[in-house]
Amino acid sequence: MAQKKQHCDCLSTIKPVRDTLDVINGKWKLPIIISVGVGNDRFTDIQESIPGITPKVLAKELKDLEQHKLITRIVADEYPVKITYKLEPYADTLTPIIYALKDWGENHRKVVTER
Amino acid sequence: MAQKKQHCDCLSTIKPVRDTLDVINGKWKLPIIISVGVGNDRFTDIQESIPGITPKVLAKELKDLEQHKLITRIVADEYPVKITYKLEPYADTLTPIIYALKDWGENHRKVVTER
DNA sequence: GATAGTACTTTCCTAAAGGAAAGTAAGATT
DNA sequence: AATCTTACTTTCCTTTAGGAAAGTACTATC
Repeated sequence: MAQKKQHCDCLSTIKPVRDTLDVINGKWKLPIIISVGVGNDRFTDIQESIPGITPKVLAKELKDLEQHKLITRIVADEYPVKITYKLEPYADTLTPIIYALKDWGENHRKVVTER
Repeated sequence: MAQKKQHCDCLSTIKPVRDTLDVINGKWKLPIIISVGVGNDRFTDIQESIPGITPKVLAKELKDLEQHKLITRIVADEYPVKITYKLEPYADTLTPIIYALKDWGENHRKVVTER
């Protein structure tokens, strides 16, 4: 019988990780969720709280996040019409991810400056 | 005094999160770390363990991960020359992130199929 | 009537990511 | 001598992400 070394299976981890990445992928989605979560609910406030984001990108990402049921766009029927963004409760399930990324980033900065 | 509503500050969270994303961004880096972490140490094994990855992309991502000191490329001075990839101990610090992403992805799959 | 603020959209462009297919260099095997 | 295996590289191409700048529609305020 020919010796045939096989690769180790890791699909049970890779698949769900990829599913998550498909949702929160990119440079801006998590920063937007963080900003809205902390209380920024107006377009301009969100924009100003995230350095470097342009209105075009923000508008596009907000639409993506709406489609994934992570954020709601609320149009208040007042004068003047007021548009606010809120996190869906489902977005709170991202908290462990956000903290894991935050902690790692803080530590990584130390590691890199000491290298 | 004019009423000037200001956006809420969330840079202390956004900045480290972005630092982390700069390192592990993209579709392939975490899957590669997972695969190598589980024992796949040869190029071909890693490639076969990650569905859809092409050799070009794998080669490029492995170089990126080497630069970030997350993976080492080891050339064994044997005949035939054998090249293996190993996780650096530093890559273990990514474990909480990987589990957070895995857990969320598993739950999200349930949520989406029930919707 | 002019200016300012809010929440975007539009246009145009560049860079990076990703993929398909084939090629290659070196040694090993038949 | 021919084929196989390993670890890639090369070429070519498409898609996606991202950014700069200006514009717009509406309302409010001076």
